[in-house]
Amino acid sequence: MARKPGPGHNSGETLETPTAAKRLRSLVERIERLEEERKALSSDIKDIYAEAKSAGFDTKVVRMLIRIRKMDAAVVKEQETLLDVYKRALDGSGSEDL
Amino acid sequence: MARKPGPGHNSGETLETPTAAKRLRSLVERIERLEEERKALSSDIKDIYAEAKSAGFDTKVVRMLIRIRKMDAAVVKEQETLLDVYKRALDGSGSEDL
Amino acid sequence: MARKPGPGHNSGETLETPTAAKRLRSLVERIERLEEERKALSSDIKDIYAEAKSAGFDTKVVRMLIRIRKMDAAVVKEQETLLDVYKRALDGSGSEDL
Amino acid sequence: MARKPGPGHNSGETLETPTAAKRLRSLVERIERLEEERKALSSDIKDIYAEAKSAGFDTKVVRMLIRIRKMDAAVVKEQETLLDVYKRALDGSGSEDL
DNA sequence: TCCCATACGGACAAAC
DNA sequence: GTTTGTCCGTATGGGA
Repeated sequence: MARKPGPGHNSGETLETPTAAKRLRSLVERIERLEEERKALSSDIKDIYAEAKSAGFDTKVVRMLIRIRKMDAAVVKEQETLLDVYKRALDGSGSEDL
Repeated sequence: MARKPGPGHNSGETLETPTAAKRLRSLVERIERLEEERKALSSDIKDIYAEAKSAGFDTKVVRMLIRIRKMDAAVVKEQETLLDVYKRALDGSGSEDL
Repeated sequence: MARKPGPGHNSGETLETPTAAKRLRSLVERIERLEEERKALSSDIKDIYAEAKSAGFDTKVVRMLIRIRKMDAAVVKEQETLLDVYKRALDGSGSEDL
Repeated sequence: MARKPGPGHNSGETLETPTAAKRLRSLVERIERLEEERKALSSDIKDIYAEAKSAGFDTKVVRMLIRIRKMDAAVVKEQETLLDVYKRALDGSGSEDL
């Protein structure tokens, strides 16, 4: 068997293959594109905080509100998951081991 | 004199005013919406890294490539700015007007 | 078993132990000492900028020069690291030992 | 009168003069040197925090301690300044308006 | 002199 | 758990 260039590399192609380079380039560009969009969103968020500030709101408080809401949402989700577990347990209680 | 809610707060409205609460709610929701979108983008980026990995690329290397490209772009941009400064200085040395 | 002050804290000693207090004090003082030195350096840098200014140089340009040089160095360093990674990959492709 | 290259520039020398370039180079290198030292100090500080952490101290608390000590020092200094003001006022109370 | 922009360090969160 | 990246607040310097 021919030596492979590294562990798990490139599905059997050598790294220097033109198609690999092309593929890599494509991946990099897609990532860069998404990062740009993400950055733009961050900028938008920043703008809204600025807007909130000019409206007289304390941005620190606003951030805290959002953080709390996020935690609340997580709690609710946890509870729902727990409910699901219970429901599955009850549904399966006749035929399942658990 | 009526108690003010804080320095420069809310354009003269008390913080507890219904319209203020409504405004705040709107701001919070807009921010949360954007944060969700941003999170989705992060997830997409993560997916691409996973894709790159299964294509045999070392994600560490990919990250490094992207970082270098970013830094390069920044350097070029800075240099252009510097050139602009020089050009302005030269232009200004011939005519006092600017 | 005696109550422990916290997870992994202080190698089994209680936080209130004299030796712990002494150790803490030593750490704090070392940090404060280094911070002072750092502050002094910042002050020196500031002085040089002032000197540059009185020598007729535009400090903004000087700062930009330094920034560009820093970024350039960083790029070079990153690229060298990347080359190292490639070299290792190539070396590794001939011999499994490393 | 000969045109000067800019406002207050370079003590009458044109910016492109070899000695000016040399001077600039020297300034930049001195600054870079100091910045390196400063960076090294920051690194040392970081190391100490790591050391504190392995000794079981909460770095967050350590930072807070240092911050408080700094504030205390500032307060003491303020008080001393205030005392000076009082002392001066008393000394001058026979001949000064205030 | 005051305001604005930039740079630094610290805190926090995410990725590995 | 360690390290890296992002974000926020603050300190510093330049310009009006």
